[in-house]
Amino acid sequence: MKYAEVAVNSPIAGPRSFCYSIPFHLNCRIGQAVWVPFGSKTLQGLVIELTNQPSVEDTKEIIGLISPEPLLSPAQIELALWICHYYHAPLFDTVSLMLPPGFERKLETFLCLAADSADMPDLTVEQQNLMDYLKNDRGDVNLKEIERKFGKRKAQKIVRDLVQNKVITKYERLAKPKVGPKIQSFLKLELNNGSITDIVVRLRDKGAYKQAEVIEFLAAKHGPVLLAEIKSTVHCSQSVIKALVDSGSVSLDAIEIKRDPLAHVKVMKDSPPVLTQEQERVWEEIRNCLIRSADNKEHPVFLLKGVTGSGKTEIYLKAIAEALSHGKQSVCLVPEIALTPQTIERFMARFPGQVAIFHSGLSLGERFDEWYRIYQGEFKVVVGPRSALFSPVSGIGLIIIDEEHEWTYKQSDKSPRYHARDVAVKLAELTNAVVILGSATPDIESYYKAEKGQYRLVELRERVTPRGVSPLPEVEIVNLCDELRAGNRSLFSSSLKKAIDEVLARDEQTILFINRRGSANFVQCRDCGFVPTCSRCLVALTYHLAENRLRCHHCNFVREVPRTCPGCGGTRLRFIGIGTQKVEMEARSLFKKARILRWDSDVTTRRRAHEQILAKIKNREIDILIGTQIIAKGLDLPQVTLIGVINADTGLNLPDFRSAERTFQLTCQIAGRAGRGLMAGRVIVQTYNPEHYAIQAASRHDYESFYRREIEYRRQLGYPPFSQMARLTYSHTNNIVCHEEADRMREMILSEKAKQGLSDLRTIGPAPAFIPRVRGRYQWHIVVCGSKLHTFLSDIVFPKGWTIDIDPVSML
DNA sequence: AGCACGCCGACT
DNA sequence: GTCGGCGTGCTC
Repeated sequence: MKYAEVAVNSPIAGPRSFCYSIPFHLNCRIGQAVWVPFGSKTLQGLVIELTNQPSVEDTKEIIGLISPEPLLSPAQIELALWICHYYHAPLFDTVSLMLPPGFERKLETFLCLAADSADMPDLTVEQQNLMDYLKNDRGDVNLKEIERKFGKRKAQKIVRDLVQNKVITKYERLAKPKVGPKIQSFLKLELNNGSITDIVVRLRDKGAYKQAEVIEFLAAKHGPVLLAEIKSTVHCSQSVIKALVDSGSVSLDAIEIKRDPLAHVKVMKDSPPVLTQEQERVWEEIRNCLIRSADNKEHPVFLLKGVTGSGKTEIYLKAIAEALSHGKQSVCLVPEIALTPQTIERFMARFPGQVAIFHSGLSLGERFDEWYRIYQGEFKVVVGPRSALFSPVSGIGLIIIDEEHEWTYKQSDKSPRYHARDVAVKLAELTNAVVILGSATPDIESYYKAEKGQYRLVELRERVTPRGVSPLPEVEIVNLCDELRAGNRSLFSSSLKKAIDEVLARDEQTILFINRRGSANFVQCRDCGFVPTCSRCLVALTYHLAENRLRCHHCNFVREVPRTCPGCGGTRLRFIGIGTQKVEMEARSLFKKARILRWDSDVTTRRRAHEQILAKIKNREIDILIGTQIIAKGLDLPQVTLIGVINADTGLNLPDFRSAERTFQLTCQIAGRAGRGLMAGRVIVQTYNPEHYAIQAASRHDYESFYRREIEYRRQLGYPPFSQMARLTYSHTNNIVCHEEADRMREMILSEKAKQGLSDLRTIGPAPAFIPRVRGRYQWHIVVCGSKLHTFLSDIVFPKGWTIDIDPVSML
């Protein structure tokens, strides 16, 4: 007898697998999806191990296979186990990352009348109601429908009793799949039974006019025609088609159509640039490793540090090509926000027909098809956001993470709370792949690892523009405190205003950047200071100019702007804070003749809005572009000569030890965008903290000095990379219960620390989370710093309501 | 989550 | 005595 360890899709399964016996007739392999009995249910599971000895005394049998072939490779299963263990996530959640889109299917319970339901015992009124309902519907009824009609609890009881009395029976049926291959049917003429005219005449004689019409339609089209097209133009039913197919006059073929999200992208001609000396040197080093890794000799992690415009992407493309030449496939992770048509076209031009691209705009069907095309080996290169790491590439030889410092690589909102960069390094270790982490401003922890020799640092210092090698633009810091003292209360300092005027006079373009994080518009009473907040989430409501209403950016609660202050009854309620809309309004009044466009997430949710805006800028239909993060990342606007940062330091005072690092990264990124074209660029950064080391270093494009300062601060306070961090959050509807449970957990952790004799472990908090209440639930968190935290925490029991975030990127 | 088992109060 | 409330524990 053989046994299988199965990851079961049940919320109560947790990190463990369940042991099942394999019936002798099943050819069950590792990585296969199976149906298994679990409690009273039948659930989906994935085989993660085969054994000869069961791990528990009695086992149930696997019911059947879901997939004929394994869906996950052994390396993927090992990776899933690692993620599950390291990040304290349920095993099936981690396995599920790697399964095809739409894999999860549920069984629905149906009710029908029992075969011998004639001799019924006495029924209650409610039981009789349900019986009548079943009889009226004649067919089988979904249990969900009954529950909706009778109420969940009541329905369960009635049904249980009726089933026990053998009046009705219950059975399970697989719900319709959410997605599958797209099949289209085509009709084709078969002229074995004489000419078209003969057939048409014969059909008319029989009185089959609709059939004749279909034949004539097909004859006019010359070739196979979509079944749906015929049905809609000739207005005939399936029976007409069936009659024609049965008589042999036409044939019906079902063809699988691949949904291709890139079908509309026109592939440009690829013209790889000649590498500069510096690029050549870096490329040689990476290339040598790729050649050696092909013989499994070594597989290092490169940290490619290169300023914006230094040619990192070209190195990626060359590395992918090199991997391809050794028969190896590549995965390239890109922040979602940088997945612009520009990026996509560049990859497609270099590797036509070989690139799969994932992005948030794909439909479930498109994802499904992309997954299977990668699975079947049709694509050799996968480009996408963090989840692309789990696509079913076989023979992976190279993993690239562009902008590796981006926090979007950490999945914080749902389990598994994994960091794609760290998972990529683990995956590379399991598959002997080379990793390239690319960034202009590497994550402090990555750079520390490079310094310690764990990663190999390679650098591109020169910026290459159409003018040749060019220096980074000069950055001018404007002290907003001085402006206030001089009586200027506008969003625009006098130097920024002057600079914009000059640029407009020269008929050049300006970008204005707003860091919106933590600085959204809100309403405040000028008399008592009251700020309208969301009663469920306790965060300030954001004012939306366009709809003139207040909106909670956590639960989406909407309310009107109060006319009088609910706190003191006063009428002097004012709008505070800066948003793109406010900057836009002020810019319009200051620069009357300028053509101004606002670009933020509200605008870009529309499909293809990206391209339209880019085109407008390229065609010089815009003088001033106002935007948020979106314009800071990866977008190449060569003719822009001035960049103004309206508020560099809004993120500086957030309660998060990484706030300085983020401010530095963002400011550097924006500054790097200027002057990439033929004209030199200028950058103006407005701030209330002109002396802050993050702002100072960013203005000089000086990563080294920022790093020295930041790493020293981390060392002193024992923050990562000098310790590991975990954030434990407890959520409950009652704030006091929440606080008490958090206190109890802290005690628990400290006593466990004492028991294990650990000295380097410490706790911070508990404290209410930055957003103290979300959707009516209070949140308290404890931060734990130490080493090997994931191992330590696995000894602690976390009751329901706790979430564990290992290596959190944000405390907010 | 859902379904067993089991231990007490209201009723026949 | 018995039906049925929901507290506790388990699911290979």
